[in-house]
Amino acid sequence: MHDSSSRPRVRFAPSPTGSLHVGGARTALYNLLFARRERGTFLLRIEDTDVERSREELSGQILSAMEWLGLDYDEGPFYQSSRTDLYRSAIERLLTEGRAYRAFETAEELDVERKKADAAGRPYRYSGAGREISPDESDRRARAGERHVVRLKMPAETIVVEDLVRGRVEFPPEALDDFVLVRSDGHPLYHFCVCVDDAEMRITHVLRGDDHLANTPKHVALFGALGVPVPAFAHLGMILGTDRKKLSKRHGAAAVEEWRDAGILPEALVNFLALLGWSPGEDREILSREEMEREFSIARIGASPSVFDPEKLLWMNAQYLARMPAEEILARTMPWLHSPPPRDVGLAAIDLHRTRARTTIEMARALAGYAADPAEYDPDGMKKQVKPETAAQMGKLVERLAAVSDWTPLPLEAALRASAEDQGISAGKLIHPTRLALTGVTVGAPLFDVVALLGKETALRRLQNFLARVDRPRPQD
RNA sequence: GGCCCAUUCGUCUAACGGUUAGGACGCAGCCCUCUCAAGGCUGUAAUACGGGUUCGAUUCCCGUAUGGGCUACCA
Repeated sequence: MHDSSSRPRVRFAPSPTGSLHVGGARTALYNLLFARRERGTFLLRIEDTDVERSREELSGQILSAMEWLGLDYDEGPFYQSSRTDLYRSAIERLLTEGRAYRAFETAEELDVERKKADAAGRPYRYSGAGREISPDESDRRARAGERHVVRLKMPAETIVVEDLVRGRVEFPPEALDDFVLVRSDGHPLYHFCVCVDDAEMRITHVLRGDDHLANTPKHVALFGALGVPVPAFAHLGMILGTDRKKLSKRHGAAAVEEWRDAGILPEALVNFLALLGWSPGEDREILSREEMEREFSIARIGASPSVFDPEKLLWMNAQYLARMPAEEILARTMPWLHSPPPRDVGLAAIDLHRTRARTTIEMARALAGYAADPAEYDPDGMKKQVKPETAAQMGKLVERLAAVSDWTPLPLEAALRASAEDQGISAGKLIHPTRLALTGVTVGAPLFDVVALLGKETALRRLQNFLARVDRPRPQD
């Protein structure tokens, strides 16, 4: 067991095979929260031992996604690809201590064995032939250049994993094989590197996806062979798509970057992910990073998998937009604005639309309406709001508005209502067409706030353009 | 196939032997209202199934079912 007097050391260890999966992001987040809560250390390690699959630029994507989410680490990033000396000396030690052994079967031979076992309907296991080769002969054949892998000598006893989330899990020896540590081309394999690194980095707690639970007895055996303490484990339930299958690209947005590009705020995504498998225990849902760091505990992590619900993420994002300072929202909306409105207009518009936009993209669309006149009018709105008499009624309204000097919501509303009364029509008969004229659509922020914010010149221009468009019936004068 | 894990409203979850099984998203209705939102209120909807243990099981144990993971010279 780990030394309980020292601070915990945890790590996030993604393989750089693409973008950062939301499941990975959640794993990283839980590690980080645990480290902060326990005043420990969080490190990042890139598992790029798979030479065929890993790529430099792919780890860059993970790094930038983590930075965007605010998942900052205390140590790293460490790259396994640059730690090969460590693995080499570890394997030599295991070999000389008799904890591991060389096996000289070819991949093809093993494949035949596996197929035979499959056909006979019995589980495949490595024959263990390599265990019978004497160390002298093994060394001799290796020196002679004979191709071989290195396998771990698994203990012939039940391996117990004490999981902080799942409790005690036992793996009978029949289920465990002498798995390969080093390939015949000399490349160390994943399970081996993980344990060597976790040992060398003095990792005390391993929080990772549930898909690794079945691998854990291998790791426990390896830590034993390495002669180092076994870290504590906490396996997190998978994140699933709405079809209850492991979340993947197939489901739409499975990557952090895709949510960023969809106008989701990192704070909201972090909050949402934190609650996917963990709960503070109260009925609170909107939690700041500080609160999470203060209250996180492994004991409150659930064991079952969870479905990623985009609807709820959107709701949560809206909650953040409703609370965030306008300056902040403006800064985050800017990337989506081709021609932003003046800053003061933008800030005021944000307060008008913050409860009407669920993403920064939607917010950008709203702000764009203040920078450019509507390019078109909603056809359904035209049909519904524009009657034969509308143009004449609107014409009178425009005359009245043109006379308003204090261009603020209250006087504007008074002017419109007075015009409606003069004409003997309901205010709605003017309000709805006016909104359509100013914004192009029939829904949106309270009309008089919009009119005021647009400014007299812009508002009147848009109204005139609209009048020109609705085939104003010629007055008989 | 073998081994392992999981199972509370459609979804995220709370209840760590005793609750009218709570909250949130979604959905529906009402209120507010110039529209749309937001907000408020109300409603909708769950302990997979079968056995035990217990005075009492969502909770503990065993089966079954369903879903998932692992079973590579991938990670």
